[in-house]
Amino acid sequence: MKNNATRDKLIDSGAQLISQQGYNATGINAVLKTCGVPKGSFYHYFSSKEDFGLAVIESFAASYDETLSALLEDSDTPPLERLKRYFATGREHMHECDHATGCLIGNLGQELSGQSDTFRDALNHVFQRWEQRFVHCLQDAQARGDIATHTPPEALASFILTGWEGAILRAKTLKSAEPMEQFEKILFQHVLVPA
Amino acid sequence: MKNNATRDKLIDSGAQLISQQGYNATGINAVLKTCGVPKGSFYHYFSSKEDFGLAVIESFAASYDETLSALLEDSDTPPLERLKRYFATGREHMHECDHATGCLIGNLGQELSGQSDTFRDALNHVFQRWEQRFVHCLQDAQARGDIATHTPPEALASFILTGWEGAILRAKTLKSAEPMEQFEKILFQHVLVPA
DNA sequence: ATAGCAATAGACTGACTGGTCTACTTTAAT
DNA sequence: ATTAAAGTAGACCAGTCAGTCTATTGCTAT
Repeated sequence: MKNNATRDKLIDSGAQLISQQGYNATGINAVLKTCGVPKGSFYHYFSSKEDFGLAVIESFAASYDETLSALLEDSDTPPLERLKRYFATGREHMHECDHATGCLIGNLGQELSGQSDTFRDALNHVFQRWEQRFVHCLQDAQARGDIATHTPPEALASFILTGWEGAILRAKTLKSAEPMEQFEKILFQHVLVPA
Repeated sequence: MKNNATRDKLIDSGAQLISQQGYNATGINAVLKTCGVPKGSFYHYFSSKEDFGLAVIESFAASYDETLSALLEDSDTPPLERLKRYFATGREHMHECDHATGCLIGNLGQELSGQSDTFRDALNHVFQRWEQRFVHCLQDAQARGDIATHTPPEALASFILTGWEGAILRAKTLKSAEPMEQFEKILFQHVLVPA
């Protein structure tokens, strides 16, 4: 059995704690305590803390990908409007977590990229998948003539993801979503404009 | 005696290890070992690991501020050219550390903002100081008519710092400076343009 | 009914954590 | 020369870390 309730509980608690405190600062015992699962079960489902961490990333990425798909590939909405909704959702999340959590993938990317190539690869793939979603949305926008075509959508997608992650980081240290608003404003004012 | 060679050795080793592995993953014993200082000395100069961490941040910020000032306030060079040199220096650093270290302040901001308000405040101030340097440089550019004046320099500065930090993060997970180049390119193509 | 495996349960281990403690050495002031 | 303080030195502490081990329970197929 792979899809067990216990396994899911571990992953959920892990995602929550790791989001709040980071990977290194989150002990296995703390995860166990918050979801009331004994250690035996943990090492039944996961071979190591790293294995567990990767599972948390996978699970988060899968569930987030659905959200992203629903937001960015909703063909009933103009592409730039979809992007704005995506940003709005991100800002909402930021408020909900009191500007403390931010983006799990971004956090781990910062914390673990220099520490473990396995983690770096996993996180990089998640980023690339997200970027791809942006690319499609931007292609739609270019096809409709909503934005200029002289910059390739891949470049724009990289720029947007990059800037957004940076804005989230800055919002955390500032404890305010203002940098996220600032980023969005200038992005739509200067970058995502018609030819 | 505040300015002791031993204290400096501790801070230097600490900055190096924390840059590579992060704060939580860097043990005091590891710092001690890399610079050959006994534990007694450590707790003679610093009251705790947190106190030490704050000293590392302070020391880094002070030395980096000099670099930043030299690059961004060099009135012999056109302001946009100064910015380009700043970005080039950042990319160089990224290559030197094999895309593993990135920006110490950004790293710690991500790792510790949700964990400790003391750290968050310290890091936030460093960011704000940097942002101020950008503001001055952008004001020069606006005064010369190199860029449009309809967006306040504070907003542009926030956008640039934010985007640059995000690009560094992305460069770490990608193990390539490409996102940094991408960011710079689009920034100068779309945002930092004359009226 | 029972054999066999999946899963639960938590005591336990050695290594390591940040931090304390006492002893010793050096330096500077008198 | 004497004394006090600054600094060096590292053994040591309680607590925590990731991970192991054995014992037991629950389920399922025969």
